[in-house]
Amino acid sequence: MKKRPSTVCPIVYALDIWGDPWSLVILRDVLIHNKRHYREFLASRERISTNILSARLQSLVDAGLLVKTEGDSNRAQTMYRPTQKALDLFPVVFAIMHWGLKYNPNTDMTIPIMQELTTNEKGLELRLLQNFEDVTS
Amino acid sequence: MKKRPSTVCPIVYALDIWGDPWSLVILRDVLIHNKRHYREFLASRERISTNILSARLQSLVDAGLLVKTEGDSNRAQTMYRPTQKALDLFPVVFAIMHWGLKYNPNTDMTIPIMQELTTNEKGLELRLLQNFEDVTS
DNA sequence: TAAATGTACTTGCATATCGCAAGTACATGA
DNA sequence: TCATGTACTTGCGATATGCAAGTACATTTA
Repeated sequence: MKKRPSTVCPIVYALDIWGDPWSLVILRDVLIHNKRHYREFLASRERISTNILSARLQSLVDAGLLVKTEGDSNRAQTMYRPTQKALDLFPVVFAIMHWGLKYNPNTDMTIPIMQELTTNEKGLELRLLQNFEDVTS
Repeated sequence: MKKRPSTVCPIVYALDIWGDPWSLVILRDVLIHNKRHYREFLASRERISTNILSARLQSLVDAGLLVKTEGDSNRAQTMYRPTQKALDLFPVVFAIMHWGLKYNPNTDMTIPIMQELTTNEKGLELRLLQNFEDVTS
């Protein structure tokens, strides 16, 4: 992703941070599927490759959306957790999901989130936010 | 932008259509700044290059977000208008703008839209939609 | 009416980014 | 000790992008 210099437009600012094809997939996994570990992101259906995953995690940390905590003497404990700045993307992610739900005929409606999104979005958001009480409190 | 085959995830579906760094800039110009012509998109602050603009307009037409109408015997009349599928991105665009407003310290608050977004989002959306009554009616 | 200008593109080319496969360094488990 | 797992990095060919230039057609200006 190219870096546009400081922009005056909030949309371009956002795109410069997570407007590539992969960052939002990672953020979706963090926010909605409660993933924390490198191995979990790798396992997503979309099959992100390791070099890209590594680079995107790094850039999301640099942009202040994720915080990386490394376990002492065990790399398997490395975790990526969202900051408030990432949690504030919930409305964006939900809006995108609404749009995708309307127009993607292949959406898998058996994913529990999908039903709840249409029937009880606010409740869904509050429930998901409970995964991050350490951040929000 | 790579094409992932048909996805089951509404977010990935959306990203495959407008998840590149430029499509949303064009859609912003169509939806919010009421632009219709190639020359108007070219004039944006972000300085999209002609080959990219041409390719993105084409892919947005292919994805059913824009409709291209060519003037008879005058290319200067060529217009790109949003479909309902594009108008349904208003909530997405607004959500992104809210996030960008919160975190981009360089946002130009003198752009009239910015004030209105925070004080009267629904009114703003309705007013902007009046630009597209031919689509929505 | 000839020349200049504008518009919507396409083309070429250097560079950046990506997908994929493989390798690395360290830790745990059998 | 040997296999396995985890979080990466590296190499390389393929794709996408940025930039400059060119093209074809229409209108405007002199």
